[in-house]
Amino acid sequence: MATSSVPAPSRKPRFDSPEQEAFLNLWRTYDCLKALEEELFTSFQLSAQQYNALRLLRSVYPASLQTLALGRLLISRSPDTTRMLDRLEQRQLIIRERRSENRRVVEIAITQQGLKLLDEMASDVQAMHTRQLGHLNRTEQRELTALLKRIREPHEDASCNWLDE
Amino acid sequence: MATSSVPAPSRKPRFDSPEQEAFLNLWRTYDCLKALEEELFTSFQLSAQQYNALRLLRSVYPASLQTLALGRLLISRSPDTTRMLDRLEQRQLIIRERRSENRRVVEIAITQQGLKLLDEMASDVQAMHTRQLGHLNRTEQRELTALLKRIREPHEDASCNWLDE
DNA sequence: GGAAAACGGTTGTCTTGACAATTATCGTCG
DNA sequence: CGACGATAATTGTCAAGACAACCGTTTTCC
Repeated sequence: MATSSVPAPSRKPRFDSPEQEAFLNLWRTYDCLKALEEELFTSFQLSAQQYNALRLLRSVYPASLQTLALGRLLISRSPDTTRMLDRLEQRQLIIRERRSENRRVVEIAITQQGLKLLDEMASDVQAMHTRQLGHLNRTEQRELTALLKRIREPHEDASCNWLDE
Repeated sequence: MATSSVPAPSRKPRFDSPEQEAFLNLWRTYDCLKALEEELFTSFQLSAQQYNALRLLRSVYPASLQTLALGRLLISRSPDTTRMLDRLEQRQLIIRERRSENRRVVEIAITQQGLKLLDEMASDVQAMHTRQLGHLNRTEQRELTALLKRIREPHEDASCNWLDE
């Protein structure tokens, strides 16, 4: 297509800035690892978000979390917590209960069936994470986690307030 | 809530493994930075993928790319390249031309209007990337990029073959 | 006590992404 | 040549995400 009269093709500018390169690498890497994750989770007919919700609910079991509180704890902010929980409730992996003392709030708890599912998935999940990142040694893993936390630092107070527990 | 008769609440197991912690941190960080990106791109009525397509098309301008080739170059694999390009074509940011020697393939090229849009966005995009990652010094940025590439290494040959140009 | 604001969650709607099936064209080989 | 498979792209369909408007409930405060 390039003829001699048109401006010379701009060969391989690759990235506009080192920050862009870093970000696109981050995006690409996340996407890459996410593929492995989704492969596993869809075999259990769960989304990554749903698995995470169950994981969080297990961590407070036998207590419960309110809908919005759970939504805030999820890795990826999702404005659609309600419908995601609908699907989990249909499969009886969670139960919802409207509080009597404050009829606005709905408490979410994981069920025995939900805990059982997590147990069944446990070894596969661990194997998947090992495939994702097992080739990094402990030092590199710590380095990575530290860098990622440092990246989020100036953004945390915005919409990125993640309590990693 | 937790009473004394039920099994003790499993307090803060946080993560099941260091690999999971690293991955969830990666996910969270990506999500965090993506929010900044989307804020900017939606103000130009583009998705991040669309911007990336335009960026890639500019890098080969005035030559063109075939639909599937472009799809493979995109950061996030998208099975829906056609319809994404439909929207760009409607806004006359790209043109599509069916090859005469092989009427199966469709060549995609960025238009003057597309180039103009990228120019108009350039400084804002740079500012956004600086907000995202500008607080890392050059060493940390290189360290990050290296780590990310190392993470993708064993996966590249799978579905993650990304030519970063 | 009662209007108004704030809160917690749900629902509607529209746009994306995911996956499969289809169309159109080309290469190949009997 | 003509059937067959491979290739390139498009279309159909359905489930998820984004955003906003909308109840029902509680708090506030005059």
